[in-house]
Amino acid sequence: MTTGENGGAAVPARLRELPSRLLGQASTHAQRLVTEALGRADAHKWHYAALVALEESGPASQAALSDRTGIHRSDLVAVINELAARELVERAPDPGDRRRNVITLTPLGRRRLRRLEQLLDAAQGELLTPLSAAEREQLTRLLGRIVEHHAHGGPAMGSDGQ
Amino acid sequence: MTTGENGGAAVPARLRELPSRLLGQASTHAQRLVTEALGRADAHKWHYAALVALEESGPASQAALSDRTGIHRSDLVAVINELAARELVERAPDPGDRRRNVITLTPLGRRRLRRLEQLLDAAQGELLTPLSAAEREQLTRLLGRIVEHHAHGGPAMGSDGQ
DNA sequence: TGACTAACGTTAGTGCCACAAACGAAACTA
DNA sequence: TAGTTTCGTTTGTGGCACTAACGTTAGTCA
Repeated sequence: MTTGENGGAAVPARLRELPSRLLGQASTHAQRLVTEALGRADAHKWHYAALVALEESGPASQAALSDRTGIHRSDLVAVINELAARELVERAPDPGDRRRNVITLTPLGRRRLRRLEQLLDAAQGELLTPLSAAEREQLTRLLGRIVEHHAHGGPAMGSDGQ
Repeated sequence: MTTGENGGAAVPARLRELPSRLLGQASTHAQRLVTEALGRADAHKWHYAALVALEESGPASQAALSDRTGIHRSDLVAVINELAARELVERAPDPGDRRRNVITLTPLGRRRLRRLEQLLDAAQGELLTPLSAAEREQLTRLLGRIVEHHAHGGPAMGSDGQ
């Protein structure tokens, strides 16, 4: 074997069953899977979030996009830069409020979004392989309740990945 | 309100229900809670993992500890340093194999572990507040299956937190 | 016995991510 | 008009998972 002196891993049950630890490990695997999947298409998790928000709610300022995606203002700048460089999005000054930029989804961006959705769905499938459809939905609901509960107030609405 | 121009957050459902994203956000909250809780006692998530492994399986080499805790070899060095500085653990060369160090839990370390367990339990409780006992157990089982499934083979066994 | 291979602990460094701080410009507000 | 707030932006920080490399020590086996 590669490491220790005994047989299997022998991770203590107190560690194995610790919810926060399980969340961390599952999240690590999840982020790796989606990063790899989207990376093959030269995309990033945040790209998908921004494109989805734009398709869902139409053109928006960067501040509004930050709200809808959870991407931090200071990180969103680079994301829009990259999307604009790929012509998936257009950044134009807002004539009605010259502090703002209006970000608009291009037709190319919409087609791109379709592709990213496929890649992302595949990654979710791979992530949730060991779970049945009912279990997947249950997991999603349980996680959703936790996230929603802690989202109110805390400094973190997290620009977490996909 | 603090940001955008419309009412609530209005996060698209496609983002809100994405399992990998939910995992990431839940994990972020979880890590923050346990880091804060343990931080109040001048401790770190990894400290707990190492102490638990030592109590569970007795004295061990750093390599064995790395296996049992999931903490990377290169990070474990600093963890043992800190635990040894607090006299919660003793690091001694292994007479039978001079490449190895034998890490031993001290009585003080064992008492410390009791305290950290309390803090950690409280943090888990806070994290899982919106869930019933049955739901907590279900979440743990579902996450455990995912983690176990992806743990076999991948480069990541993750030195994830608690 | 000696050469090779592998495991050990350790150091240093990488890339990603969530986030804070501060700034000029523009817009509201009193 | 003065003061405050929002906007986009730049810069920096701390934590985490992980890789690479190195000297030391142990096994392997020609």
